[in-house]
Amino acid sequence: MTQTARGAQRRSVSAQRRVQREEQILEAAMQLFAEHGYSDTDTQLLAEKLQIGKGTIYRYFPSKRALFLAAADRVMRLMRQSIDASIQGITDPFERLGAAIRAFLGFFAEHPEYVELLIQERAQFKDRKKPTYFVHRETNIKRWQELYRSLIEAGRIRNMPVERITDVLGSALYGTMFTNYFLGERPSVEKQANDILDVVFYGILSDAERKKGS
Amino acid sequence: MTQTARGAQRRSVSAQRRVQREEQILEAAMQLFAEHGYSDTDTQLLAEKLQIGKGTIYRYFPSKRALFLAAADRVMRLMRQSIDASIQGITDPFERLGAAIRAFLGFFAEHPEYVELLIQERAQFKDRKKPTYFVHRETNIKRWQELYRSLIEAGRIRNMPVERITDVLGSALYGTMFTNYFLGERPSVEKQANDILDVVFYGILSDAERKKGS
Amino acid sequence: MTQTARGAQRRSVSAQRRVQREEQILEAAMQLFAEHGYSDTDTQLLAEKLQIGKGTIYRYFPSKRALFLAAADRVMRLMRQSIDASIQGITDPFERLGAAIRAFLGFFAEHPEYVELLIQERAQFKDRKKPTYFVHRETNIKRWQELYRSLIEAGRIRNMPVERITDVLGSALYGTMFTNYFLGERPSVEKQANDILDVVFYGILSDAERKKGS
Amino acid sequence: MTQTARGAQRRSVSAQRRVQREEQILEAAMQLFAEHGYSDTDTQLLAEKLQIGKGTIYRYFPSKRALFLAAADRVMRLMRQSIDASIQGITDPFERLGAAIRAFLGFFAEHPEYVELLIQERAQFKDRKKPTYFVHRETNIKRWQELYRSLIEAGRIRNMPVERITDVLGSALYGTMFTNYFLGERPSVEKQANDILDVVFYGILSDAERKKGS
DNA sequence: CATGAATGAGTATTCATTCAT
DNA sequence: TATGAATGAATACTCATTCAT
Repeated sequence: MTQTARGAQRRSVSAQRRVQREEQILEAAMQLFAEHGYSDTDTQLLAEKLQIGKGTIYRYFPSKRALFLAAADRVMRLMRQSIDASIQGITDPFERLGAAIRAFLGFFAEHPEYVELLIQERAQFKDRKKPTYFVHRETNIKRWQELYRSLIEAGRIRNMPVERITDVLGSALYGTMFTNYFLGERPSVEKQANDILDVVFYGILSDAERKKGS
Repeated sequence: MTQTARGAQRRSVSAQRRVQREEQILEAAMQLFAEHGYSDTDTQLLAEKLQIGKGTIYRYFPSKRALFLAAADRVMRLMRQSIDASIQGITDPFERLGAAIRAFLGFFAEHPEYVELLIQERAQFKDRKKPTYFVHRETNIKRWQELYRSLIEAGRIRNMPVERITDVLGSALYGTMFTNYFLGERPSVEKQANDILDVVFYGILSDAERKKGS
Repeated sequence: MTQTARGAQRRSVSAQRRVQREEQILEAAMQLFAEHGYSDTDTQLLAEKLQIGKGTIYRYFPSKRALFLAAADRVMRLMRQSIDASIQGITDPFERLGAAIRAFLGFFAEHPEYVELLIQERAQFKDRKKPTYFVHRETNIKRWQELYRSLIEAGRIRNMPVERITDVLGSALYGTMFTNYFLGERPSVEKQANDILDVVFYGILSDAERKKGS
Repeated sequence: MTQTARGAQRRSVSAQRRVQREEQILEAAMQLFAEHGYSDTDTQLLAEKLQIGKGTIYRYFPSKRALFLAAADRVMRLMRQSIDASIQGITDPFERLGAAIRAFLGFFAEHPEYVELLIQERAQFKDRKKPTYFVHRETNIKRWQELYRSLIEAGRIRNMPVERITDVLGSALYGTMFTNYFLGERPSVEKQANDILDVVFYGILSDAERKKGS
């Protein structure tokens, strides 16, 4: 091994350690931010929880604010990964949709503290251009709209602007996530997903009423 | 007029003045809380805006916290009034539903700062048992569920648990309210209401697909 | 007394109180700054010495820095007053000069802490355009130069640029002030003033040597 | 060469390297201390400037304080060397004096940062018994007083206590050094030295006025 | 010998709340 | 009843120093 290679490896090892340490800090920070809220979480507490010095935190994140925003970004990264993994290998479009909805609701049901973090982000950093959630939302929404478009062409979804679908369904999911968090004890993810799919797929009108409308 | 009556009247007059003053303070407080967030709104600023002494605020509300919560409650009170007024005199159930949805979306579209207040409430007072919004939600939801039940009996809505309808529709509205606030520029209330009603009434599946499912 | 007059008086009374309080704080601050140095003086200590709350200090001075600079300015204001008072009513130019020199040295001999403050100012606020001392120096120096000019015209001082006199004499005084402070125990002000005047008036050369030079 | 001799030599070589390194560190430290002030100079910055690790500095100086004081001592050592060199080989007493004055003023004119260091020393280390400057001053002053004494005996300087001369002249130089530093743009060293010598040698009084005084 | 990651003591400033006037 | 001057608890962040590698 050459000098350079050794140097590169050494650097890479320390860079790896750094990333690990960052993740550890973010994980702990997220829990505390979710538990006590942004303002009431103090760096001292976080340092104690991590069993490290306060100064060390500042070696990895330049400010409490930056730490919080990194934690919020991490939540969205994890959500994205979770949903992507859930639809991996599924080919039927409706099944993909169902899987994604279950993954979304399941992700936040398993980690209520992530919801809290999204709320804190909005409340504390009103100035930040756009909440993390919506930055990620935009990226994903395009893919779903393409899916809906092809389903309309295939005659499986009735002809309508695809934005209508993503808007209504997206809002229902977003709203459900918050409602679940705020109300605590709630129906299973499975049931909630089925309820949403039932209404959104079939509508609530009776056959008789549907005919009147058309 | 007896002494007692005069005393009562005097008291009543001053009580009326007190309520007026409380409203003035709440209105101003709400604007500031929405604009700067709870922590960054300081009593000094509020006193200046109201052109009164800081101490005077404390004569009406025992603490900053109490003031904020009263402001949040006021928002819900106003929302309730706005929706109630919108469905006043409408008899057709579907029209009532449409009016209520438009009133809900319209209320928060006209007052984005109210949305901010609901967010701040959640973020800052995690300990408060249940967010104001959901306290009010429960009261209202019963009435709508009765409406849906009678529509099912009348064969205008297909047979399904009414909770499914209120959950999905409620979430869609709640989610839309937040999404609208976070994304700023959005479609008109009219269009959004129509989109939601279209999807929730008719579903998105094509007739051919519906048959497969049944 | 009219309403307006009473109002004005009330305002004037509170303004007077404010000035008094400012002076009290400056006096105490100056002592602490001189005793411990700028960095090692903490606001807590000052508050305790004054028997007031820390916050109160900040009602009068926006920052520790501002407080310090105000204290330094106060020193120069007091010095100026002291010198002005000392030459009051003296008409003979040489006597005025002697009085001023004695007042200058005496002022700092009686208040060694003032010297410390000037040093701290320079050390801590290198960015401030010009030390307080030199701001005041400029104002005064003109007056003395005029005095020297008239003495040259009157044939009492030999013909030479007046700047030479103010530069050398000013430096000697400035240097003496510092030397006195740094060395502690020193000759009396009277003796020091006489020594400076003797050298500056008559020079150190013997008559014989003077003739060679001329 | 014996084992011991080789050992001694080896030690001597490494001791030499050590001294070199110490000088490098002092030189860099001095610049930073002068530029940013004592408190605002942090060891990290110094390490970067020197391209060495922070820990290494601590191998040469036990603390930031010790490092600073060593830097201040170094300034005085350099000043002494500079003045000694300037009078080397000059035999005429008055010329020696002139050369020393020019060397003193020139030294600090060329290195304004040295003045800053002397100020910082006083401001930050009030407890240190006596400022470096005055420690050195004492050593030198004796030699000059002997010179003046012999000049008085030789009838070239009028009869007066030699302390008077060193006090006034010393203060004038010390004061000039500070004034130059604080005011920035100043007359040339040559001119300033001449001004001081003119006043101190000949006094400012006219011949007529001198006769009155005697 | 050299390094730089880790540490935690130390501190200016803010702001909700009180209470004398 | 209204005021606003006074209070002091609370807290993010820095940086000299250490020590494992």
